[in-house]
Amino acid sequence: MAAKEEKIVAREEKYQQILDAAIEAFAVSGYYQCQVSKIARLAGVADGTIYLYFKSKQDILIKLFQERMGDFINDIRTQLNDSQSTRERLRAIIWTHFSYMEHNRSLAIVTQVELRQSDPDIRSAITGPLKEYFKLIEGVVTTGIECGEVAPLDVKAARQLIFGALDEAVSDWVMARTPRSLSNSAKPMLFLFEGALRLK
Amino acid sequence: MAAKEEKIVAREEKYQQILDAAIEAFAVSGYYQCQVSKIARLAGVADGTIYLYFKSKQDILIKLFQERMGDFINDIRTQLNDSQSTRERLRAIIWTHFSYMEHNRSLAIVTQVELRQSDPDIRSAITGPLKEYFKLIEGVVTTGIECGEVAPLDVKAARQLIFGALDEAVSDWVMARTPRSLSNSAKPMLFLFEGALRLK
Amino acid sequence: MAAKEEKIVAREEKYQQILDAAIEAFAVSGYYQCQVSKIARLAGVADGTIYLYFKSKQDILIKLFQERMGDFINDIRTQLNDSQSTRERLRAIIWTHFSYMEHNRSLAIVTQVELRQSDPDIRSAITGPLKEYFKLIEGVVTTGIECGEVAPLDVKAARQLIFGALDEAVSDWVMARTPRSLSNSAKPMLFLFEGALRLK
Amino acid sequence: MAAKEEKIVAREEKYQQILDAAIEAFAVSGYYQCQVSKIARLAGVADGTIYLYFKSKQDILIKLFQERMGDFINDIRTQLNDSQSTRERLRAIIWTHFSYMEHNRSLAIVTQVELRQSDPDIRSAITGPLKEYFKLIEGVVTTGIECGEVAPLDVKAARQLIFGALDEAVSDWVMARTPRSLSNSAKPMLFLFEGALRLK
DNA sequence: GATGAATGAGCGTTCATTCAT
DNA sequence: TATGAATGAACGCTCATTCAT
Repeated sequence: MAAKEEKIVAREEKYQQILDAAIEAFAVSGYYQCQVSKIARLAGVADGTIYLYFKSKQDILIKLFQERMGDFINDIRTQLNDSQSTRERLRAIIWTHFSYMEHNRSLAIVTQVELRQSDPDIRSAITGPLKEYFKLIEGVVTTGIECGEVAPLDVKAARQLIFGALDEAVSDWVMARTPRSLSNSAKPMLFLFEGALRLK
Repeated sequence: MAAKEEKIVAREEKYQQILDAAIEAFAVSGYYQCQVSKIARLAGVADGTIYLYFKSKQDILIKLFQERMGDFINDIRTQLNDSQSTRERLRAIIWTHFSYMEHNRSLAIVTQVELRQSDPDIRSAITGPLKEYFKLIEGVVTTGIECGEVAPLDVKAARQLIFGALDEAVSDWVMARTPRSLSNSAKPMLFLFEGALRLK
Repeated sequence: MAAKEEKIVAREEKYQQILDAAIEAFAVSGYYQCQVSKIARLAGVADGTIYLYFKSKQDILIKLFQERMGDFINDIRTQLNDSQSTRERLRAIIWTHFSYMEHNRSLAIVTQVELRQSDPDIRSAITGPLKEYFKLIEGVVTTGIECGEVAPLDVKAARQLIFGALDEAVSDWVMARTPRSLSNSAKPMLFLFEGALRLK
Repeated sequence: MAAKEEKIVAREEKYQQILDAAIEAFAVSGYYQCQVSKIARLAGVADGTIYLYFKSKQDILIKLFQERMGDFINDIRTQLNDSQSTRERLRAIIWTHFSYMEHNRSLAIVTQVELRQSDPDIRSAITGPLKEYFKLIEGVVTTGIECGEVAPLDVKAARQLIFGALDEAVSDWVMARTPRSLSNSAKPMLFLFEGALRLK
């Protein structure tokens, strides 16, 4: 029994190991340019081993988004639950978004580059976690309006502004040769958001 | 001489024809999924002909950004020159951005999907026109601060917010199955920008 | 116009060239063991060229049977039309079967080896021409019975006997290291068929 | 000692178990299309276990022919020994051939499909048992001629006719979606053989 | 200049076989 | 002996690019 449990643990470990390797590889070359054999080499396994854990190359990308974006969104959700005011919630979103990406630079790169895939199968797999994030942001704005902390305004536009700004900041940081810390951008970003939402 | 000129015009026409075909093709399948032969078919030329006008498939993508983004930025610049206040300038940016993309949906799709390529050659070619746009936006903010119309704030963050929000709105519109008009988003977006910049 | 016609001729030529190469290659290694690149090498074309003429490796095998078995059956049919008695018809079948296979040894090998494929797609493609051949043989027997030249007997069994015997003779000849002429077997085979059918 | 014997019995049992599984698996998918893991699953053992009993996948096919064709030929031989006349011997061959294949449909399928492999190693392994069967048939014919029961004729051709006809009948039966009983074909086949050999 | 048939490098995936447990 | 996870060679097929016409 203990042995079986160990095996499952070992399996999970190798699964994550391949996923990590895939993130690195995709970050460097992009999804289409990256060969499966490169992921395998990075993960320290044989090419064939990949297919014991994933259905296909595409499946790796999809699982990658589902798992890691899922983690990210859970982080955000946890932080939001601990926040009492709209200002605190905005700060939580900005801060978690930036620090998560900062600590997962390769994932951030993959996110920036592959988030907008034209391939329908990939897109629909990505859409799920992303929409959840959108809902969280829109929830913060809506709640803010209901509490009177936020001026009545177009919630969808506000969400586009918040996510777009954060995403663009990450994009800038990712593309920069010698990136300064992302976290430094948190304060000025919060200042802008407060203004945009007319936060009281 | 007239004959030669005609030839050059004909050449330019076919060049644009291929570029248009490429935009459509890339919009449908994405850069990597789209075969050169598909572009050729759409353009009504033979596969080989493409290579009389472009060095490579990658070159098509690069030229596409340089040419069409160039047009786009010129549009913006023209509109900005006719604007007297920061509010008008913001409105000009929003409106031109949205209406340009709305009238060039396929280009918008390509922009959203392929703008963030990991391939270094492509990236650096894209970066050029994009940076110019960034400078225009930052110029508007800086001027606004100097005139006292805009509160003193982090200009880079403001640019990230403005471009990111516009980009995200276009992204939403592009990905939507049955997109409502982008232009409708202009007003609420302006309202948010005004607040973010504490526009007087 | 003449140029276009030439092109079609050239295309047809290369098509047959690849088919011939495939027959040789399949005969040597068998369908599954034979790589597409081997066919290409034998045909003197690049691997990719194969796919300008055939949908897939499987398509080559299918087309091979349809074309060459089609030729074979047409040969048989022509010979049968020129025959006046059941004895002459039997002789025509035996002689044409043997001489065709003798002159197309590699095709004969492929026929022996791949005729009985388990793959359903391949099987159904093969079944067509083969069933036609069966019908021809059964027609000869039935006509013979109707004319009173052949004793009343189970037509299907007779066809199994005739085709089976011919096929087995070819099989023997194909597998033999130093095969004697197949045609030499024609006369004793005819003698056996005459007895089996109680030919008058 | 008893324990050791039991082990050997157990070993033999598992060996046959794998062989039976291989027959089923090969019959369904054909040799090349069938994965070793499928045989293992059918046999209820692990993939690796197969290699404790067989050198390779090819070895399974070879052993399969040697063992099961050996059984088959022993059956024939026994039946022939109990027969007194050529007619009885022919009947014994037909009946044993048909009933053996009818009771071992999967083996029959494998025989029909894989009997004629182009791979030299496989071929030479198959040739052994097959040649023995050929000799038995030729022995019956030769004896018949010597007894004056059979007309003087080409013994090899007669063997090709007899084996070819039986093989083709089995082939027809095997390929049929809803096969009628093979045994029903025995009588008409005997009638044809009697005529072919001018049996008195 | 224009064509499109031909090229062949490149890659995702499979599966027979091995070997540490 | 038995396992089954891991291996990696092998191969069918694609498609950007070339070049003879």
